[in-house]
Amino acid sequence: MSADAPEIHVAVDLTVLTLRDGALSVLLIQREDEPHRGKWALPGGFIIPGEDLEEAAYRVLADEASLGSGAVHLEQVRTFGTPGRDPRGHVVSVAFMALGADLPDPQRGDDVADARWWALADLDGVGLAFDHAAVLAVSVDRARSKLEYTTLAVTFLPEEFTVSQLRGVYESVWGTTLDAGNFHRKATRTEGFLEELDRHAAPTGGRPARLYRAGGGDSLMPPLLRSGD
Amino acid sequence: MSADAPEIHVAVDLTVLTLRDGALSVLLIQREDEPHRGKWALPGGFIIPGEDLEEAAYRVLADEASLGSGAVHLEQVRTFGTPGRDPRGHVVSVAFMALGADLPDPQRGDDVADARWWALADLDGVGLAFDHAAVLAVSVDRARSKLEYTTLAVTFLPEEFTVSQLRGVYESVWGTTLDAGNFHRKATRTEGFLEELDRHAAPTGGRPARLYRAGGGDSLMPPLLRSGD
DNA sequence: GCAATAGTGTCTTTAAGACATTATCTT
DNA sequence: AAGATAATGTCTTAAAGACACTATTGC
Repeated sequence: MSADAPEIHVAVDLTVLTLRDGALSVLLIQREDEPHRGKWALPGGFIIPGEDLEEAAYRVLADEASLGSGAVHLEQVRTFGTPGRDPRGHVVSVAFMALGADLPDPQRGDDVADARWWALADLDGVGLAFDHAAVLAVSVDRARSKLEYTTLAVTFLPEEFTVSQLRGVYESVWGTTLDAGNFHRKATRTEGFLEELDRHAAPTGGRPARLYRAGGGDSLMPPLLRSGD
Repeated sequence: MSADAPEIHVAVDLTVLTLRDGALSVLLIQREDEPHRGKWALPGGFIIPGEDLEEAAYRVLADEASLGSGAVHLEQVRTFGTPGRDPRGHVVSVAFMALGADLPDPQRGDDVADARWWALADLDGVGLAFDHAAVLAVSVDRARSKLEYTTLAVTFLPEEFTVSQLRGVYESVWGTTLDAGNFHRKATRTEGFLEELDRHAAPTGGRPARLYRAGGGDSLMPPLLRSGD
């Protein structure tokens, strides 16, 4: 590799998703500096030489979202590298999605004017910085489709949860309603999805729901399909 | 972005897959230069400033595999960026998979001592350069799993093909055998998968098979699952 | 005719979806 | 008791898998 190496820079961008009041929501930061000063953007930053991609993602998560690594499930989505996507130069950005359970309101970090959760439904008129609208769309699509054939839904819940809460995750993320009885049967009988506990949640006006935690499995076989879509 | 920007370099690595004599096979090049001189490796190369990721992948495909862009289906798989994966420095590599129908034997390209197709089954004792064994494994896994829920299998076939040939793709890639009758029913009745033609293939010792070409669809709904796996 | 490959039909089993029913809590 | 939520059961329908059967070629 020569010294006059290409001036290409590598960054990570994070789509941090959680459920707030039953709405799928993403963490955005308001940019304090140019370019796109004042615009809302996904948290992100340049890679430091010697740093792994996941390491950089966790660093950004801590710096700009004040979230520790234990709080989220982190997964690479796709890499965006079209020239011109960043006016500062040729920036190749590795997009990650981070899913977490009821994450706290962010602290304001460096180079950040503001930071807050946005329900996806409220983002319609908001023009995001860079190509972050596309990055966000791809990441949300990925999350939605991975709910079908993996156990990823549990990452939106605390360690112990009820089947109703799990169903609520699917309903919120997919924007559908699911039959409670059929969902219960499917979720509890799919091997590796749920581990049954001996305790029940505090009742909320009805029969108390049994508590579960995530089973060992990663994949849902057969998948849990959204019907029409 | 400052002038003393991080010395990180961006590359693409390609897992080019095809079926040769019914065996899923990958195109490897033998390195002519250090590091890993003499070892077999995935075709790859550094991004040129101002170049898109897909553009770089097609350039590598043309330079090192003498394959035109029309010949393959190209798709991004994952980005590998662990420091130390390349002894020359911190190299972040975007892995692509390229699938094609019965691709020709490669011409020898620049910086390449040799280039040839390897059946995956023959690669057991072969130590690949860099982390290319992992890159290859992830890409092959991705291809195998995408056959289930997308129409990707047709990219391994010429424009016009028979249902038997399509079944052969699944059997070769998955290493299974499928019931011919059930597969025929499933393939022909899944909307968007196949477009029926009015012609038949030349008989090969039995009833001539009807020709099909790829339908418009991308996703297989419901998916075509490999049973046990 | 026979062998070979293509394609259809039938039966069984599995699982999804609709929806009724029972269980267990709060008020 | 009434109302609410949890969980199970029943019935119907759709689709997969096993496998028998028919169709069309070459020899």
